[in-house]
Formats: sequence, structure tokens, C-alpha cells
Amino acid sequence: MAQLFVCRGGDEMPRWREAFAEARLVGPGQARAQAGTGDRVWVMSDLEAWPRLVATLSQRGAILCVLSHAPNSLEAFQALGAGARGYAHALSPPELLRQVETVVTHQGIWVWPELLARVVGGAFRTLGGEAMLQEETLACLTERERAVALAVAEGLSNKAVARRLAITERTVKAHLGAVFRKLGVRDRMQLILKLSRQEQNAL
Amino acid sequence: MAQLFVCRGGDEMPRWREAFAEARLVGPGQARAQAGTGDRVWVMSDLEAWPRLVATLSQRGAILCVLSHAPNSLEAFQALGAGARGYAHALSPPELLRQVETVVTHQGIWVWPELLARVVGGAFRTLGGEAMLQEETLACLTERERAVALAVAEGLSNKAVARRLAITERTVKAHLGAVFRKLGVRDRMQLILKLSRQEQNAL
DNA sequence: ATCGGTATTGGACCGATGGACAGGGTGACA
DNA sequence: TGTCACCCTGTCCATCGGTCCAATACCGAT
Repeated sequence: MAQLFVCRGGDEMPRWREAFAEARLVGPGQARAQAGTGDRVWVMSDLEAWPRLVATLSQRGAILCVLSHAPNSLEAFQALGAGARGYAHALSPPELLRQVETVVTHQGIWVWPELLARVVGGAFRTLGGEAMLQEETLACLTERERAVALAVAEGLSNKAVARRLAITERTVKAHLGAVFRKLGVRDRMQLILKLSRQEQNAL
Repeated sequence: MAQLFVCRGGDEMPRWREAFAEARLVGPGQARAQAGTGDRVWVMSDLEAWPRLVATLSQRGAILCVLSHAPNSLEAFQALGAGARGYAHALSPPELLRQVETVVTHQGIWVWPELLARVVGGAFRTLGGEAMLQEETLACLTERERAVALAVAEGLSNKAVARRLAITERTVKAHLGAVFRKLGVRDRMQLILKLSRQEQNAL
């Protein structure tokens, strides 16, 4: 689980040393040669072809963070799109770098706070139109049917659904029958699969 | 620094208790009254007007995570747009919930991995985490038990599984019983949920 | 006022499911 | 040789799940 800072040879980076005593400063070539699964790799965005390097190491299982001297939303998207999990200012204080590391090693995403709002907003615009499949499938259900379907999708039994909705188990069966008919599924198992794999199908 | 789970009154959520012993289950009204700066608040997306609640508490300084039983991109960005820092499946295992908490308390963003993959364009991989999760659940099964479990995860009935594996339905039941016991699930529905989540993560 | 959709509940039926018994057969290992 | 884990099978039984037959009530539309 090495800690690598990828930058041009001439850079001196005391903050990184201060943040991670065991870190090593390497060039792009060394990074390609050394980085492997689980390694934390910090890449400067002023390197030539940094997105390519990020993508390569990311697919190899390394955890990538991109550091920029002039953070902007376009670059942030490039970084995340290439597989980076973090995007921060290159001059971030050591405490912040350690915080970023904590986040990314726990499967989180860390984005330069000033950019976060714009990043989220931009992604929302790009995805807003295409991710409505679930909307479609649940829209044809009545309020009660939808409630029953979602409860069943949690793995609850008919009896448990009845308790939650304060109705009879018999009524649950009635609604569930309507759900099966409308969604074209045979039983609750296929319903669970349908609802829990919406995103997969939407691809 | 309270830990609040906002859900409907009737919900029983042993996973949350398991993840955070000190957590409290509250209704939307209590959440509005109690949540303050630094509190971790987990909001179910099947509550009415959850985005409004998230926005309110987020602006008040609370750390918001949205949990959904049927995660999708649109809802994810609604959550992030409203100020949530985390978006995960409501049935996420306790370890995952704790991981999410670690990330969000360090100013990170945690998004349901397969949604994240769509956001950043597919280059994203969760090699470490997903591989370990797969290990945990399927490694403890024997070859035959795994085959039965995966067939059931497709929605096949015991009889269909028996035909596919060229064994008796009774044998399928026997293996399935062992699978339930080893994975700690009550019935095939919960097994489907457990396994279908992993298949999605394996994307 | 009648018609259609929705929500609710009842009874009955039957297949599917899961657990609790109880075995037999195999190969690995001490 | 005995033990152990795995794989396969059987019977019995309580429960669950899904569909058939109904019925009552509310509400909006025609």
C-alpha cells in the first residue's frame, strides 16, 4: 500500500512530505511501473497526459487523487471520468490531504469543496433525462400498489407488509396481484429482481 | 454529535442498530426538531418530501445521507443536489454504513458505487471493496451451495434449480437451507437482495 | 345516476417453500 | 479404521404465496 506523488522532477512538495511521511515522489514513468492495487497515487494535473496516467493506474486497482494548482469543474470531471476518486487543490494543507486520503480509501469521493456544487449540478444535467426508467415502471401503479411493491422489494413477507401498512394480509395479496399484472412479472422474486436491477437495465 | 435515522414509525431496521449502537430512530418531525450541526442524519428516500427535509437539515449544518430501497441516478442527484453527502442502498450491510459515515464525516461524498460508475463514465472500478465483499458472502459456501444460491438469485424456483443442476428438488432445499444458515438470511427473498447487490457491485 | 377505478376484506384452493426429522454414498485425512 | 465434510435423497408438516371466487365502500367522470 505505497503512497506515491507523481510530479515533474523539479517540484519540491514539503506539504506532501508533511502529510505522509512514508510517501515517495516519483515521475510518471516510475508511477506506471510501480503503482498497483491499493496504492494511493496523487497526480498533478499539470503533467502531460495526466488523464491517461490516471485511467491506467485506476484500472490497475490503484486509488487515484488529482491535485491541481487551478481547480476547475472541467478538470474535475476529467479526473473523475478517468477514474480518480479525489480532486483537490495542489496546495491543500497536510490535514486536508490526510482527510482526502481517509475519504478515498473508504470508497468515497472527495472533490474540492468550491467545485462540488457545480460538479453535482453538471452531472445532474447530463443524467437527468436518461434515468427515468424506474419512474416509468412505478408510475403505472397506484399509491397503495407502489407502497406494497417497495415493501416487497425490501424482502418483507406479506404479513410484514400488512403490519407496516396497517392492512390485512389479504389486501396485500390483492395489491400485489395487481402489481404483478401491471409490471408483467410472475411472482415477488421477479419483482425484487426488476426493482433492484433498474439501473442495470437502464444501461 | 447525534446519530439519527429518519424513517417511518413502523420500520424495523436491525442493520442500523448493528452499525451504530448509539443511533436513534426518529420520525421526520423529530429530526427537524433535534438535528443540528455535526449530527449524522440518515434519511429514507421513501419518506414524503425527503428532499426538503434533507435541504433543511443540511443548511443547518447536519451531515445528511440518503438511503434508498431502489437506488437510481435521478434520486441520487436529487439527494446530492439537496445537500446530502451520501447516497446508498437502504439494505447496505453495517460495515458499509460505517464506511459511508467515515467518508461523509471527512467532507467526502459517498455514492452507491454502480451509480458512481455511470457518473464518471465507466472507468471506475471498486476492486478492493467489492472483491472483499464477494469473498465474505460466497467464499463460505461449498461449490454446490454456490451454484444453488446463484440459480435462486436469478429468480428460479426450487424445481427449476433442480432441473438445471440435475438433482432432486429435495437436494436443492437442503443446499438452500445451508446457504440460508451460512449467509444469515431468512428466506430466498433476502438471499436475492444480498446477491443482487453484489452482482451490481461487480459491474 | 350509472359506470369505472381504487381500496379494502373475506373464503377457499393448491403449489411452493422451509424446517425437522433420518438416512446413504463419496473422498480426504489422521 | 474412524472421522469428517460434502453431496444426494427421502418423508412429514406447518407456513407462505398466488390465484380463483366473491363483497362493500369511496370517488370522479359521463
